[in-house]
Amino acid sequence: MNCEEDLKNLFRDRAHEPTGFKFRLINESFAAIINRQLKDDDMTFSQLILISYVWENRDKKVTQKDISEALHIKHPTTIGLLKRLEEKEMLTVIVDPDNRKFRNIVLTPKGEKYVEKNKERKRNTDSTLTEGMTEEEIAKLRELLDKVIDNMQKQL
Amino acid sequence: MNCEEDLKNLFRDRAHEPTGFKFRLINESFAAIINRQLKDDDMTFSQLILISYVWENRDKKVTQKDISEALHIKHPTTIGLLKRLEEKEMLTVIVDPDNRKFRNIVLTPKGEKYVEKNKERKRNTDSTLTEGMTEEEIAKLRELLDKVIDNMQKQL
DNA sequence: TGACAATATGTAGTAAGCTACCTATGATGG
DNA sequence: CCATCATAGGTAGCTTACTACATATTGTCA
Repeated sequence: MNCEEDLKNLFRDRAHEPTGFKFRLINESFAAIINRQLKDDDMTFSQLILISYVWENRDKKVTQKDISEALHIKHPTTIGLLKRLEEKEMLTVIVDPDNRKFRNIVLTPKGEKYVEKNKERKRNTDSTLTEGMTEEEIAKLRELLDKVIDNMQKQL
Repeated sequence: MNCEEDLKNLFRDRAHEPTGFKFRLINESFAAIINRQLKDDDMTFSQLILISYVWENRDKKVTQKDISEALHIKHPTTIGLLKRLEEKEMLTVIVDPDNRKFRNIVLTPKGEKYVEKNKERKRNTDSTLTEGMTEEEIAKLRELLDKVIDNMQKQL
């Protein structure tokens, strides 16, 4: 098979690829890129998302349930992430003295510094997704993604 | 906090959500929807993708490496999927007699029937992603997704 | 007030992804 | 022809996601 044919196949496959497969590919690649960047810090994409959420809400009480809902993950997943982040001393899990049903999640100084240090990098990495697109295209993409998200939420 | 404020917050959050997070949300929701449908068959999204690929290429020899490359997964992941699919008797893994370095993946009659039975459903499920969009919007979305995929591949 | 309902969190086990390392087979060059 | 390299596949152990079930705490109402 020659080069020209390879190219033709590449484009043919792209056009017929299910949209769901494209999303899967983008998500996995993006996570892989971030995880590679975070590896030196012994951190992961999901862990960064979690501590960033806690940081954004550091003025309020944040429970495990809050995190699960905001990140759209189930609570056993949250518990696993918290366990590993607590081992790394990025945060502490504290039984709420007002209501012992709740656990309040609080960043350690180390965790706070980490989030602050990485805010800029996070933005930059996100923009690699839309590199080479016009502002208009980016806006259109985000609008269409929101429509897709609405469709998914209807099904769930 | 009243209802109006909740709504405002919903939209504010949507607008500020990183694009990478949107992709993650779509991918996870979509996989969850498919997995729920496939649960009665004791099958999963990833497993269906794999046997569909083998079915599409049933006229050629298909190795583990072929599958890993086509599905953009690493070979230990492929081995795990094959192991579970072989237990369910959807396919068999055969040492290539011409070159014992290779394993040829062949669907069983049960596996072939399963893929054929699910082709229609697969298409329908994929189209739930873009429900309520015009043909033009769908085309635009797929075009933009391909741009994102190109960006990801440059980074990897 | 004491049983029950509701809610938040915890545990066990599985799937699917990964990296790092190991083994088997075949290809190749001195 | 044999040592070495390249390639395909295998294993171990990790993370992140899930479901199903269990426990703990609080709220409620007869």
